[in-house]
Amino acid sequence: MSEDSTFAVTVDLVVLTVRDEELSALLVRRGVPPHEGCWALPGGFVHLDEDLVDAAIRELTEETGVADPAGHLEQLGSYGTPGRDPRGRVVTVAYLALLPDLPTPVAGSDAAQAQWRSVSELSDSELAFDHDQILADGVERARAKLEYTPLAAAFCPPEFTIAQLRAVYETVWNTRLDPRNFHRKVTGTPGFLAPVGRATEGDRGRPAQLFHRGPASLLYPPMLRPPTG
Amino acid sequence: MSEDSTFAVTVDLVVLTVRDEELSALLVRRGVPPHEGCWALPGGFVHLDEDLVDAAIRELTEETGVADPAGHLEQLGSYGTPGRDPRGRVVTVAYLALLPDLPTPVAGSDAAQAQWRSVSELSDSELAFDHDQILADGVERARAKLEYTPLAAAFCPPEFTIAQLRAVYETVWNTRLDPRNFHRKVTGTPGFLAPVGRATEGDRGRPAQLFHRGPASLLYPPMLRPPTG
DNA sequence: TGAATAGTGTCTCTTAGACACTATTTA
DNA sequence: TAAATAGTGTCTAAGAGACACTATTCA
Repeated sequence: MSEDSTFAVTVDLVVLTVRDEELSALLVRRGVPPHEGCWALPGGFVHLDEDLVDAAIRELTEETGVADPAGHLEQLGSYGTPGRDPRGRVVTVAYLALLPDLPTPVAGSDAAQAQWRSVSELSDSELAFDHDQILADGVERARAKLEYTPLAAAFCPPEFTIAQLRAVYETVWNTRLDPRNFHRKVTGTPGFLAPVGRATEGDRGRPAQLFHRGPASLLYPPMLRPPTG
Repeated sequence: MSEDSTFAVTVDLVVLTVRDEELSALLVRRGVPPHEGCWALPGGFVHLDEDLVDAAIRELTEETGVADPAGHLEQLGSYGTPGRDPRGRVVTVAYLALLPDLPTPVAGSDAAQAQWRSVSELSDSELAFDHDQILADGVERARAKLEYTPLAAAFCPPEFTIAQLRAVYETVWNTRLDPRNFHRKVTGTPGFLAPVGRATEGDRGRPAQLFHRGPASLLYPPMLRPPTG
């Protein structure tokens, strides 16, 4: 082996969900130094015989108590600037998870506390290490991916209505979309949605058809965000 | 430090250019085991006090002899499956570089040989380690990014014509684009191109206006690839 | 019945794509 | 002059956005 191998490798997770009209991230309060008492992204050291994505799944399960429901997990990027961790040279591989709003979300084992926090209400430099930057990158990735993939459905339960899907777009993009044009658009994009054949019951108003995720992995044509400004 | 820190961290580079109507990648022939004699992506170990992107820039300079001309460099992703390197647990952070076709490209120091290879003519499993996968991911990233960023210009010299830019799109996407519609499209997208004010000389046909990269970092509306199939 | 939400129809404006045409150079 | 390449104009079809209207439920 090379003499350069004095690195530690961790995974950190940007876990996003939509709840109460807010895009929210799962944060944990650190119980040990460094940054003891600070909020941070969930994560931990990669085991020596463990694949990176498996480490991310393990941490996700440990922190949320769920074994990957109908969500989405992808690699976000790596952060390894010298000095980002006072304990030594630590390279972290960040993962982005998109989950439906969970009934009983946070059931951590390691973390002293874990909590959903609204992304828009987090101030800069509130998180430990460089986790502000990682979170911001994850949020931007999620926003961009809603445009050209069907990943908005990853924020929804397995069966969802078009209004629920629209609420995801509106929350993540912090914008308003015309319900009627949105309906035409998503039902007209091949592979985006697969009809369940049933409708909601018991709500106010006309019942809505239920859908699950369609087979498409890319949207064509994409759902472009309204230009900002 | 944690007892998990028996990792080595490397950077590997997917260096792409457009030359002779082909999307080409810079490959080096390995001079030492493992995979001695095989073609591989340029790369090497990250120094202990060195930022990841600086390691990538250093390797790029060492292998190409150029200190980042007018190109583009971004992180592609990390690959760390146990067993991907027989020497031990090695996590590599891959970077994607897009460069103009260089006059005197390959002037490696480490590598026994270095060479531009057409991406389409590379067979599967021709590269060492998991570099086939990394290269494929880099090519797909480049193809996708031409749609919604002005990065096609990174494949061009500092001053270029619209026909050169179109040739980049056609080569990377392996498709044909209507020259007249392409011209209208790129000149009509704000921030994509900045006119130099001069024209080419000495070619056949009417001289073409020269442009350099505009200030935009995102194209709106995007340049969508024609749907395949 | 009215309020509320789901879903369709229609119009307009913008853009993509096809392609005729003009402009400016070299041979 | 012809050949070649650059660049514009125009038509058509498709999609986005605005918004009137119909449909189906609960209170």
